[in-house]
Amino acid sequence: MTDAAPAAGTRRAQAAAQTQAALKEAAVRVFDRTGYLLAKITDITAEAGRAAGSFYSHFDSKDELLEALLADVLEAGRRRAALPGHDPDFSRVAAVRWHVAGYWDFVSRNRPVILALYQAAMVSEHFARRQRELMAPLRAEMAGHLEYVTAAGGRLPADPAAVAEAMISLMSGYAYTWLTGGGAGSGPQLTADEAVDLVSAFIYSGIMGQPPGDHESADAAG
Amino acid sequence: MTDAAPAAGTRRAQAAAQTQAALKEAAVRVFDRTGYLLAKITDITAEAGRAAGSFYSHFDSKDELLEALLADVLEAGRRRAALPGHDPDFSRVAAVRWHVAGYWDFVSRNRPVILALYQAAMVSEHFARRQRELMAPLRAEMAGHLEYVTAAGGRLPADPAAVAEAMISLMSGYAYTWLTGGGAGSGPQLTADEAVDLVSAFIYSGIMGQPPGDHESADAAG
DNA sequence: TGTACATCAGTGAACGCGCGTTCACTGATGTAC
DNA sequence: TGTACATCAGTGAACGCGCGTTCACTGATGTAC
Repeated sequence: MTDAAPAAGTRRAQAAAQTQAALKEAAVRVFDRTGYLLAKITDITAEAGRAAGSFYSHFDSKDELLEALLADVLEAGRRRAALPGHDPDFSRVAAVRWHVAGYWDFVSRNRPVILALYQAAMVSEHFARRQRELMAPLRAEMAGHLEYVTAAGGRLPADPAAVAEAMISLMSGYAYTWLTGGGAGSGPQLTADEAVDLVSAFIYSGIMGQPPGDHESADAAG
Repeated sequence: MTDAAPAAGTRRAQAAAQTQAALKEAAVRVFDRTGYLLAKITDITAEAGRAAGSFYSHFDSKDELLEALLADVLEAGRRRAALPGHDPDFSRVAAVRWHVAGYWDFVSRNRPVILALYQAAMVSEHFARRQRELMAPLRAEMAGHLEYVTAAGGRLPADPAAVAEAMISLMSGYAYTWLTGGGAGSGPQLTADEAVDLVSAFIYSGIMGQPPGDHESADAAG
């Protein structure tokens, strides 16, 4: 590579990489504590134990930093998602639950960045788009899996695209409530597993018109 | 009333009230256009056709203004809610739909203030609490109505409080997506009625384990 | 291996922009007599 | 009804705080010979 920068691997380059990593990690901690919108550049540099000016050797702005964190998070997410062949048959609860659990795992694991993105999206059209792009693959995948539902005799409450969007909104909406803990005045905090169960049950019943594990024996109510 | 202010009803008092109303209305328009967090005080006074300093004769801060708008919105909401004796039997789709529709009507009617509150809640613990307080009565009411579900033989996917919170999160999450239009890259925009139908179907199936209008004839899937 | 010079990561004080907030002022409205 | 004074809603220029951003500087690291 004919790189303009000094040969990568030099102590200088190492030091720079280290500082950049320190700034990112500090930012995650500050975002987690203060929220993205209220976080000051100097909060981040202070948390990283660096001088204020140092920030601009690595990022053009707070937004660029968030962009970098997003890239990391997506990269990690892509690596995990590439693992197992999964069950696309949404007429089975387990298949639905697997997808919900995957999403839940992703947002739990990356809580501060996900919440930062929520905040940024409120204020910036760019990040609103980014947020949509983030969910687009999952939405498309789930919309596709809904074919199995109609094939199995289930009746969707609306067309697949709209249902997929509703499913995503449900997950996201509840995930946000769950991630932020709700504070006092909200219901009891569920565990991740319970939350995933609950969301899966809602979604599954919503799309199948059947409660989980009740494929044949249903006709209880009057 | 022994009021310290000049006798209410004087031209002065009228003028002041008029200006205050103009500022509120301008704020709603500005919030709708710019969002709450990015709205500047001078944006609001300019939109209202007043001088910047005028703002502080009526409100201590942007937050106080939002508080006032919230009070108006809640007052109007309370007047509407007081109207009809309603059906609390959540084992009936219509009863669920009635509640969802009421919520949908409320947020549609007060879109700019509701979205402003969403934004403010991201940044201020005070407004986060306010937002929860706003939903608390509905959550409690819905949690109560869930008794009819178990009484009718329906099986809730979790305890009533948790289910009620999930229902609220679902509604709020999807309402937010719907209110903000989603922009390009989201699914087709549904009408309010379609959205209410969709949400009601999800919720109803989720709590009853039965699709709407399918109380007896269910056992389709395999 | 050693010397002289260049480069660059990191520093932190200082700058300056944006915007909330103040305040002396104006003219109209209200009050006292 | 009329006059003199007080009050107050509204004005808009000016102030000042907070914070993002810059930049001259330092000392360590890299390079050339």
